[in-house]
Amino acid sequence: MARERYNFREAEPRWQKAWEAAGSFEAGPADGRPKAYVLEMFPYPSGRIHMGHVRNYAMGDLVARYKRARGFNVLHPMGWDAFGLPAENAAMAKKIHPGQWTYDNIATMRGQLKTMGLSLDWSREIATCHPGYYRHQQKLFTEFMKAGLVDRKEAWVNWDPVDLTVLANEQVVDGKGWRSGAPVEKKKLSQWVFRITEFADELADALDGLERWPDKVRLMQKNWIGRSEGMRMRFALAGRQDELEVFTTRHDTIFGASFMAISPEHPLAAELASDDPELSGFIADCQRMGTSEEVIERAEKLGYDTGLFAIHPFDGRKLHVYVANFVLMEYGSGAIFGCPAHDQRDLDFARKYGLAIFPVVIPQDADVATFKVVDEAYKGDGRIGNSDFLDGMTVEEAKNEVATRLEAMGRGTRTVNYRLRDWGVSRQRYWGCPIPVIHCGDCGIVPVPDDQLPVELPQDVTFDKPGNPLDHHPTWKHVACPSCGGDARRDTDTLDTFVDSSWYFLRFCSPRDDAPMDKEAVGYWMPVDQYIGGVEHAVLHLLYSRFFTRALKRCGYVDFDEPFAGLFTQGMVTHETYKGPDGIWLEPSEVERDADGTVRAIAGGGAVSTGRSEKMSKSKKNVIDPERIIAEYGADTARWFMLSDSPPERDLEWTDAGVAGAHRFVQRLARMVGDALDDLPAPGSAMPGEFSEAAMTLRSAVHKAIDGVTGDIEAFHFNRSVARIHELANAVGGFVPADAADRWAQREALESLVLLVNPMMPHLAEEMWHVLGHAGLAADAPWPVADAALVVEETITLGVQVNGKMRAKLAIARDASREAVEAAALADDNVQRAIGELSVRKLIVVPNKIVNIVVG
RNA sequence: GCCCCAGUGGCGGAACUGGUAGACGCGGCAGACUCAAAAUCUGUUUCUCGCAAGGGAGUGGGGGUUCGAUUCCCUCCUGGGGCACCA
Repeated sequence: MARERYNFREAEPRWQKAWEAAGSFEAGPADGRPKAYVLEMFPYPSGRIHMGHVRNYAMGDLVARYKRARGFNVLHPMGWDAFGLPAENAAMAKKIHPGQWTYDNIATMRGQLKTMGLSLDWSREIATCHPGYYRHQQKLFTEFMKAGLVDRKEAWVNWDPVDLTVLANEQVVDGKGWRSGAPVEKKKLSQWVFRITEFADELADALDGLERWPDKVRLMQKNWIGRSEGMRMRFALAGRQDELEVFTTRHDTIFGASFMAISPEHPLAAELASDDPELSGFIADCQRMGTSEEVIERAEKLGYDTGLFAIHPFDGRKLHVYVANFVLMEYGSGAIFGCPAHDQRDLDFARKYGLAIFPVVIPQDADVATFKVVDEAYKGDGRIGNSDFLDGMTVEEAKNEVATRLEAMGRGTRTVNYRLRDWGVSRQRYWGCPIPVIHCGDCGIVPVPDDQLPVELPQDVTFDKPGNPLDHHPTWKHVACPSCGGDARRDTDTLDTFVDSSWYFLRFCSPRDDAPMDKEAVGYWMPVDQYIGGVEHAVLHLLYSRFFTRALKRCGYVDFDEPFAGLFTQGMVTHETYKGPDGIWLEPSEVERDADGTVRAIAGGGAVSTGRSEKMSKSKKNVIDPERIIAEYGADTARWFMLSDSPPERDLEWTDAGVAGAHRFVQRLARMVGDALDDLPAPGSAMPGEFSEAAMTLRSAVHKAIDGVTGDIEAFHFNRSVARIHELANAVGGFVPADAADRWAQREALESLVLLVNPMMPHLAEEMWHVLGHAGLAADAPWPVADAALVVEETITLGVQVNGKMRAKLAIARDASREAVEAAALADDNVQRAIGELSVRKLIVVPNKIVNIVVG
């Protein structure tokens, strides 16, 4: 009998209130259950939630609710990554305080998230811009200082000329600032760094143990850390007391050296430039050159002959020392020996300046006497030649020999070099965590003592001039030195916001504790069992958090190394893009599709060109507002669609048809339960002793679905879970009960369906659970268990191939004997026709899979 | 340039360690219900030859291993991502 349509507008808020009233999702203390810490990357409060958030939290909530149903004590918290530049930009544009802007946004977004019906423990909510959070971060900073993990470095930094702040290497994307997009300049500044390089080896090695991380992310981190084994060699300089140190991984090619090159930022270059105007002009030119891809691609190798000579350690040759634009100060020692025959850059340089090219690695099939390198450096393997005592050795043997000899001579050491740099954390910004340090003329650098924490941000700041408002503030920076009481000055820089997100997952374990974290709570909940977020954080946030955890371990706060045991990186939500006749981007709501598929603008009817589906972005106007979707279709529909169409790790294309389909399924499930209701036995009725064949078929479908969905959720194949639930719904929908036992099976099927759907569409599940006569919450119901006997089919369909071509399908008992299978296969008419006059050469039977008859 | 990943119907995608390619959804087509429409339900839907039974082709291209390849190997093409003057 027909029931009313399921009214999600009324039901969703009702169940949200029911969960809240029951405190269903507040994580309790350790009880007998195993724990599961499920976390999605916390959002930046930019203003409103977007579809990426919806996808992220739909997945996280699925995992959290599933784990709860499986009997885990679940921690599933939410917070706000609330410091950052957009708040200051808003302050400038709208004359509103960054704090005000941020807290307003948090209120809006919290409200939006609550309409999604997520199983979050809101009692643990934190915001990184709150002094109750950042005071602990300041404490940790001073602890890191004590532990020698913080350095103050005068260094060449990446300077964003638009945001007027320093950027970490990780924040320079293609030579441009990751936020402003402005070409990054080089600037020498004194700033605070975290000594992440001290952990480079460990951070790289431990990646192998992160088995539940995507290989891709592990590889990206590994490449980012960029370990390379080589040696540091010191060359004597003719006529000088000091030496020139270079880093190389190709010491086997030492006899191929024909010049030396140092970076324009090398101290020796600076020294020589002081009385050489031409050289200082050359250095200035180099620094003006950008670091973007295009510039580097086109840039010519340029050098300046300093007139100095380095002495070859083995044959005493004098090698010209150049200042060269392609040598990086930040890598190795900022100096190289040039071996043109075996390095393309060195070769380009040598050809430009007419320097000698000595091949010293000879390919297997080439002859030492005739092998020449002309346009292309030889980077392959071979035997060493033209190299005195190294002649005839392999590359590896030669490396060893050179290293051993140089070490004996005191001219070199074997070493490991990393691409990874220390993490510069000073930012010349207002809306961040103040660095708890005071500069005193007499005492030097003094950390702010614990009893003076937090160093709070002043409220009365102005944003009317460029640069750092904290520095402009009339009084804030002037303080008494905690050590001598004299006049001193606060550090006016704030911490990179990536520091805020490097430990928030620890704070969630004891969010209101007086200390940064409670060791017992952290010990119980950590590590995060399942972390979910976008790949864009593969190196930045995830690497910093791994470092931070190790640093905290050194300071005695935690006793583990890795914060995230399981990581899942979800794909983006994309949408088709539309461009109107005038070349202007149009919103999806501004276009319509004709019956024949052509797209035109609603206003004016002009032809619209459709672009490929891309990540939703305001600039391309291909954005769908989740709030509108939830209002129109409900949270369950939005969540179901997010999980349906694509594998979670891949991009998901948002389509109106897809959402409409998801919504139809919501209504169909509700209708199915309503229609069956009147004839069902009471909940918990005893299982009948016997079932009809139809009932057994249904029960088998039910238990296979339970088994399959469970496996798919565990493996993060949510789209397959969805497909299986559809299959089950089809089976239940097509079932017509004839007797009481059938109706028992029907209830079993409907209840299983509700419980399987519960982690994905929790409101609908609660509603149906209630309609089915249960007093408790579906959120508290245990996960259904598959009966193994019903999962396995008695009769299977076996394919029969003749010479690898499928010719017939046999219905046969599972685990039938080989003889029976062979006989049945050969008895088939189609098989006989395919064999024809030919004779059977071989008969392959793969039990329960396939039969292949080879004839000839 | 180096390193990864992906390529399957009209579309999104299934196919676990080599074993019945196309599950499930979207869209299409046909039908039922209806005065009609919407909604819903049923059937059908890789291409191709055939009335049918049945045959042929088919997982980006080419080659290989195998009784058997979407799956493994080589090679090329296309798309995406990461790194990049890293010595």
